[in-house]
Amino acid sequence: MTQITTRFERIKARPAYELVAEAIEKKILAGRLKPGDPVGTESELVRQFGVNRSTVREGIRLLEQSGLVAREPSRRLSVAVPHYHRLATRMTRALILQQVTFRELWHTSRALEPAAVDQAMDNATEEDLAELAVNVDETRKVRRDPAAVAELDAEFHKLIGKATHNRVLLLAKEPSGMLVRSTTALIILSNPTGIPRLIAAHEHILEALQRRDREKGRLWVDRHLRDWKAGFERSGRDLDTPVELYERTRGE
Amino acid sequence: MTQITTRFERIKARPAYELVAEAIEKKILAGRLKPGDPVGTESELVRQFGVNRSTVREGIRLLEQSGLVAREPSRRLSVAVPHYHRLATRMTRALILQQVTFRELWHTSRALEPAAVDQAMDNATEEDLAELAVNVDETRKVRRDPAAVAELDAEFHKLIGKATHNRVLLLAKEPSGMLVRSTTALIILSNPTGIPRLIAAHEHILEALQRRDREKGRLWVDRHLRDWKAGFERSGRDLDTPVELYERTRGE
DNA sequence: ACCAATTTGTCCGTATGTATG
DNA sequence: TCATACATACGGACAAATTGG
Repeated sequence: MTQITTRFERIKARPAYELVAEAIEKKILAGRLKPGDPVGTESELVRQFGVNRSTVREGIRLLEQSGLVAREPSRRLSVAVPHYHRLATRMTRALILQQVTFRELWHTSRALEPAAVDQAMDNATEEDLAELAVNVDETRKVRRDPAAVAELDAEFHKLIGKATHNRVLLLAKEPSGMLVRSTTALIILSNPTGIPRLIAAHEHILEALQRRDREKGRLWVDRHLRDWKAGFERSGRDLDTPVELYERTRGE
Repeated sequence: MTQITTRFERIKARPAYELVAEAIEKKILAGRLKPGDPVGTESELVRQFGVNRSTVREGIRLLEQSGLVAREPSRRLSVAVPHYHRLATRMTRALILQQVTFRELWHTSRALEPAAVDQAMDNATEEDLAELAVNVDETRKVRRDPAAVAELDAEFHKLIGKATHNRVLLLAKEPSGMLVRSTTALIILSNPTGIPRLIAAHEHILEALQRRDREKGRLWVDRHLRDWKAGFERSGRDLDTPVELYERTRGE
């Protein structure tokens, strides 16, 4: 009996709000709506799609989340270029939920960080270097404040990423970067004695970039990463336990 | 006058539907709602948040898109683990919209692919190797069909990623992997003479993995990547033009 | 296999605050 | 300043699907 019914494919009646979202998305990806273009008012979309206002709104929410459309200050809806950070946040959450281990994070950083410094060797502008110099300076100043150091360390690595001027690499690095940030904070807070070595490494990496000294850069990124792993192990954690998310405690 | 008013921070009145989404999201990320758990019915959420059902529904759409919650076959809403592919698709779209260049993609692959093979050296199981062997075999069989080869090449690299058993690396690789797939398809279709070299490289990489021969693996990934770049250049394209999305023509 | 309750998807109308001209 | 347009939010309604007796 059931065998006969299975001769037909399951009919997937998709909700109207999904279809609305998909229709708009396709128009954007096909290039018929470019970043900055207005998507139209809700009432217009209601007329065009022939569905209710609520349905249109639900469809818009789907797109809004992926960053494909965004609200202008005027609240009008326009096509946007999805920003990395938003996407990376989603990915990082996925990784946390999957309970990825420090070991996985370690091996990935081992590939990405040296690659980033290497790319920055070629592409870093004077402005990039200046920003890094400011960051290193700041870090030196707050060296007694572990939380601040952790914060600035994360920024340092983010600036390196920016200095690569490679958007693909930047996006690949971002999710693991957010986990690295969490982990580094935990390491530094549980044992601040590694801070001088961290600062020294940043200094040397910056110097290497300034002199376009590829060898030196590679060497110090290597040391920096090894210190990071050693710090993690010294904090008594196991390499194969899931990485935790260190949330900065802020208001709200 | 305006100076006085600026003594207060801008009050950011966030829409209710965003707050709904955030509240649920936080509960999930805090671990108080685990994957598989029911989120509750819309009416329940209406009662708990004290907002209208439309508002709740809009909030749900936000979460739904990010993959944090999903509808079961019964249409009930439950907590889900965001799947890579979904997220990677979003990211890839972002990269396309940003018009990233082949050069950026190239330098990123240059870091990620060798790292993946290296990790696979340590972590590939017999099953992983068997899957790769099947893939290489298939590729040999369809060597006269460029489109099929491109398809199987993409699968080969995906299998390598799987064999690393490193979820962080896997996620980092995925977005660029999708762009690589597009580009490879274009290269192969415009000039199929490179196919034998591609197959040979796959064979050698597989062999290296089987023998856990790290050196050989590195060597052949290197050659494979260089061939890829050479193929791109030979196709007459410029390294600094934006990567195009090669859409497989399918129904709908 | 049938029925009653629940739930989702969709629609309608309306009120309110805000941005724009 | 005023009027208009728009996004946000609310209340109520109904059909179809699903669940649980």
